[in-house]
Amino acid sequence: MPPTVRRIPRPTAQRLSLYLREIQPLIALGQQTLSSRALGEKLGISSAQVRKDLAWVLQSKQTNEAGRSGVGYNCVKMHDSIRRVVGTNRRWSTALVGVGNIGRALLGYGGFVQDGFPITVILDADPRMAGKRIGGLVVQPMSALRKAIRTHRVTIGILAVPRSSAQAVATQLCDAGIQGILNFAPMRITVSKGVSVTNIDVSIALEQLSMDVSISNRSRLTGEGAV
Amino acid sequence: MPPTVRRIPRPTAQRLSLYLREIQPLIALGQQTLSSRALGEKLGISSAQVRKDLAWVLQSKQTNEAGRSGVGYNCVKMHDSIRRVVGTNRRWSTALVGVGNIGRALLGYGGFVQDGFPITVILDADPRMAGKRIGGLVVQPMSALRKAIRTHRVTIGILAVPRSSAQAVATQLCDAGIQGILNFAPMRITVSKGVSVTNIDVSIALEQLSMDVSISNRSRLTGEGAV
DNA sequence: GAATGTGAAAATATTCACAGCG
DNA sequence: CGCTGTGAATATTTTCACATTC
Repeated sequence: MPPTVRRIPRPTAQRLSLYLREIQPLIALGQQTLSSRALGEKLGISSAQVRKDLAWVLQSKQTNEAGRSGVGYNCVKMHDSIRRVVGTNRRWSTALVGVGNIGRALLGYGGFVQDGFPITVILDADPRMAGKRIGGLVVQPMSALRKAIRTHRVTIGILAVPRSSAQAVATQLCDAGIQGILNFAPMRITVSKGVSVTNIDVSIALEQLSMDVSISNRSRLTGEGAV
Repeated sequence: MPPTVRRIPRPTAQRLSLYLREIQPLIALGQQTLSSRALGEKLGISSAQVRKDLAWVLQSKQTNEAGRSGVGYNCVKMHDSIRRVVGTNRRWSTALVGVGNIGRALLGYGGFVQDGFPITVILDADPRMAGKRIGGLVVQPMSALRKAIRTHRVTIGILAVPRSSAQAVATQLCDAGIQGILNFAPMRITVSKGVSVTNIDVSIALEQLSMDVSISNRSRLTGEGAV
């Protein structure tokens, strides 16, 4: 066994999604190639960084020579390779739990299906919601959770319930064999071993923003040139 | 001038918000002190890391000795100190642009006011929405943007509009003198120099999650013990 | 000339480990 | 003792710089 197979660095993984966002419209426009410099400039990232990142996704398939010296990267090949690593080359069935405002906003945004994350099951704790049809799907009662997840081969749960029930639902999802949870509840949830969690927390995002603004204000005062 | 005043590291800044989340309920429970170890364990972070992070927020005010050897940190003092750095000790007036599903979800969640980010202005491009009262505030037309932001001393704009109008609205916000934008549109927006942007993009979050799940699956196969 | 791919160097971030306090 | 605060040691990430390819 070679020393260790070095996993993809977290910062790289985060940038890969950004790269996809930039490449997609270029492909739609018919652009053939894109240089690391050009891609980096759009995102405020150095060209060397972009090349290092891409090395992670291109090295896997050695025949895939998306990058050519003096030319740049083939947009389509690069896009495909990144998608393979990100996982959006295949479909991840998702189950939406909670059809409040957040849930409805997610259903209203059709982009997920296109991005590889179709919502195939909708559940809600409110008995009055059960049976209602929203966006082509019938809302299931919570009692149907386990079976629905199994039969639809759902791998990702989208947790859009109030804070008070978030942990209980998360546990149910884990017990039903989910592999990942996208958590909109403004709290840390505890999950079974092997289950991944990504949080979307508006308050935390606002706090991050307020720190950035404070720093930006401070350096404006002291005259330091912030990027 | 001392070498350079070293800004707070990005990873530290991100963790500070998490610390606040953990400390808050403990204070409500009346807990007096908390050790770096205990705090770290809740979040899967080493105690040394927690102490280093807290050094950043406690050093500023030298009289504030929240941490005591053999005892731990005083919850209330620690909480206050972190809030001062994060910026939630003061109020950041925000303007919500777009009262679609996302906008309504944000209005429905009252937590922001408590967290220091009260929504004081609501705007929408749809003329039929203008004048309507939602959550105690009257929806303003876009033509009122500049004036409303100035008179209400709004520092942060919350962009909850469709992708197609996101850039235009972002530009308007910048022109009106906003300092930060929380962007819900699934695209990169370009802003004036000095304006900070934080993105909340569900597709990107899902992609991140799918990578985590893929990696988790892979190491389950190879038997590597992932955290 | 233009751009990739990549070792080596520099910068950042995390962990170790321990002196010193309460 | 238990726990903080912090230098020193590691580990990770980013940038540099350049040989190499088209």
